[in-house]
Amino acid sequence: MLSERRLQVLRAIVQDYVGTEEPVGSKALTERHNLGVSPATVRNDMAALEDEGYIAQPHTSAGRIPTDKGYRLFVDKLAGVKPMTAPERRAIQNFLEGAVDLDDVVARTVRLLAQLTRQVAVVQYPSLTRSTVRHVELLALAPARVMLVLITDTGRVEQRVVDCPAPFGEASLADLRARLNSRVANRRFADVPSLVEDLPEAFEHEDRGTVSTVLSTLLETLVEENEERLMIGGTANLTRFGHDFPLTIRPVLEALEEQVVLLKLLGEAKDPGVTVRIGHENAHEGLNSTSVVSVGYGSGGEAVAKLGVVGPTRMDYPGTMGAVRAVARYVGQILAES
Amino acid sequence: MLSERRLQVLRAIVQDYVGTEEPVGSKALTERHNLGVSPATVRNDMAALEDEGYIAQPHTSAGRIPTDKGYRLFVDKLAGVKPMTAPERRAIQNFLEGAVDLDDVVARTVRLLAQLTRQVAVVQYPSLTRSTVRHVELLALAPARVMLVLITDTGRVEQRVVDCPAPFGEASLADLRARLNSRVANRRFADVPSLVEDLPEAFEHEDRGTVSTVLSTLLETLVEENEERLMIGGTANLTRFGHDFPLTIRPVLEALEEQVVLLKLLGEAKDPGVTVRIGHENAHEGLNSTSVVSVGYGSGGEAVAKLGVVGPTRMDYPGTMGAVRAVARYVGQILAES
DNA sequence: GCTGGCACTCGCACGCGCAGAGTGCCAGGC
DNA sequence: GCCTGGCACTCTGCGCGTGCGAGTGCCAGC
Repeated sequence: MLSERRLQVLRAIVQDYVGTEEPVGSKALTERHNLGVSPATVRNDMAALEDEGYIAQPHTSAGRIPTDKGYRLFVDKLAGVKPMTAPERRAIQNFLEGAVDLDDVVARTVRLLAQLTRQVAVVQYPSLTRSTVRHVELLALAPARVMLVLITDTGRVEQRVVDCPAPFGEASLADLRARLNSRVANRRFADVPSLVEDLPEAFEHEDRGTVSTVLSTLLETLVEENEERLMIGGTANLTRFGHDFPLTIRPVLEALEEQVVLLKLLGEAKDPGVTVRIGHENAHEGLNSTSVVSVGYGSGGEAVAKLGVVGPTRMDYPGTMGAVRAVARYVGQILAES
Repeated sequence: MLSERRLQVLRAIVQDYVGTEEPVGSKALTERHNLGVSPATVRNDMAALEDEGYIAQPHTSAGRIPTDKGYRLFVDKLAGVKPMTAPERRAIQNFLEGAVDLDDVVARTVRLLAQLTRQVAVVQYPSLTRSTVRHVELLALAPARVMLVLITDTGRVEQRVVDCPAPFGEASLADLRARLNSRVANRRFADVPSLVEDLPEAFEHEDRGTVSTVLSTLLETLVEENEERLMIGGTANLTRFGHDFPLTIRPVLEALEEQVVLLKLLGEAKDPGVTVRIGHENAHEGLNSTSVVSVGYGSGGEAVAKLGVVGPTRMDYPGTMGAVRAVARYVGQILAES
């Protein structure tokens, strides 16, 4: 077990290293933080911290830098989340309130996160899974061709064209539309399947095939759209990454283009609060020298999607976590209002 | 006027420089291209080319590199467009044919372009301006709240919520829906305004305000959506840019995040064929060391949107132009089929 | 107008030495 | 027992000078 002072030393190392981007030595530490002990003592502590794997030195006779394990301890035990100041919060709110539609909300959120954290921001579109159905619309495109439009409470619209097994009259269509909406409007996606199960039975025999087809398309749409979209921004911030550019930045850019990778990345965060994955904790190898700070957000109390930022492991964790949390909170509010 | 041989020398310089990424000297030139003259002669030609501003030397006693003006001459006079080989064309076609919807077409196009050219690809979504209306749907969300859904022939869906000045009955809504669709279905966006102009007159006085409001929202949607969306990809290719990373890459990444800038960039290209903008020819200053190769594409004969790539001025112009042209052609085909 | 030759100019890579920062360890003190 | 000051040691980074080689410009000759 590490003594209180050694934890303080680790905290100081992380803070200084994040600030200066340079390995930090014992002397500098005692000067910048009044630890109340001499450099020599700090050196002993550092040696212990190094033995435990919390810090490392790039070369002999250089200062120490935190390891992934060191950052982990820092995040878990040594640092809180730095809350946004009141003016910052107001600015966030104002900026997000100007949004005109869902795309705009997401776009603004990305910009905001990127600016606040000066890192790469990733925002997932609100998921359909936990949302509710606002309205289902059916349009006859042709006698045996129906367009299905699904509108969700988060303002998302999905449409599908359905080829029917048999011609379907305008009256039947209106009937189906009415019945469908009375059953599923304002219900959760997850509940829809059981709610419409017996619907075909209410129709004439000749229409049942079509009704079933339409329903199964609807259910497909509900599920398929878990294949989420997302938006990223602030990639220019990658240029502040480090000195050893090409090698560091390239795999990150590649990873960012793989939507699948990103979705997995965000999806992995299961915590209700802000989740931090540091360096090698990220499964994707291109992101081994980055940390991901993510959190769920949602219109009600529940999370419907995730958002977060990707930055160097050497990042300001308290500040980043604060920004991410605040943005998520306000996006949730905006979504709830609209 | 430059002699034939001097043009050849310029061409050789461009080709070698693109290949090696290093300033090219007179001796190397005579060895790699059989120009039939001695290095000394080439030196004289190079001096002349430099006087004219086609090439420059980074430092005294280094080889020459082409200037923007040199590339311009090369593109205009000295190089053709290198056509794709048959297998390449087949691969393009196959890859694009797998797309399931519009988003997928655009996404695949971006990937393809990025891979083929090994540069950053930018693809604009097919514009609404030249598209036609497939269907307009109106849904009552509340007594005085209507959702307007616009479906286009390119498979795009746009929706808007309209707050009505007065409650609007279900019957009136159905009436409006029917009248609207009979007038605008399968018509071009550009024609819509004049087609619906007198629609309010067909309604009861109390409903006219609402009808007008709905119509003006529709018209807004048609216009506003010229504020196009676009997709970019292959940013990881920026890492192959040059040796002097941070400074080169950063403004480019920043420019790529400004959709407005990109749209302008693509929009500037008026030619029916492939357009090339080299270095400082780009209005946006962050792109002063890049070239943009773009072309319009469309489902019919007409261009409905643009696509292109952004890369270093030192790029393989003939190959890039060939790839861009080919991809545009096949995307057009795919859109026409669907 | 082309060519070979020649002197000249630089940039770059290499090697060297120095200064500075940082460490580990040890003996002494509270 | 823990902290401290001191000391010797080890590296890295930087500045400097040097030599090499590529490339040029110019000139005289064919």
